[in-house]
Amino acid sequence: MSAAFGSENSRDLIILTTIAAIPMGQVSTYGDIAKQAGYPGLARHVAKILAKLPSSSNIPWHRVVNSQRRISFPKGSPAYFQQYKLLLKEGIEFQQSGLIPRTFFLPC
DNA sequence: TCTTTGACGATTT
DNA sequence: TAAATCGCCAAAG
Repeated sequence: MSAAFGSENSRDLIILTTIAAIPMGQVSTYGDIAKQAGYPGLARHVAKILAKLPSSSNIPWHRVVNSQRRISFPKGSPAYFQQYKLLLKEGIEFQQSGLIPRTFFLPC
């Protein structure tokens, strides 16, 4: 069951649930997800969970960017473009340097 | 135990 | 604004 999400412990599942709650067309950050899930300071762990996330999951991983409002993959990499396209498809715009406008953030 | 590793974050230059 | 630096913390070997 939980294996379908690539995680086993409850903490990871809570974090994944938090990510799943990000509304369509909006984005959040690794740090905010960790904080909202009840694990402040574990931004890097959020990244690790997403890294081992199987493609079969329906977790909106692409709605998670870094605190600088940028996609956390090297610009030009396949992964970068994949996330870029998914976000564009949801109506999210990018500025020239790959920056995402504050309009699309849901932090408190 | 110690060291390395990350789809990170905040601060400083 | 961009790049370098340091801090952070759990997982894996």
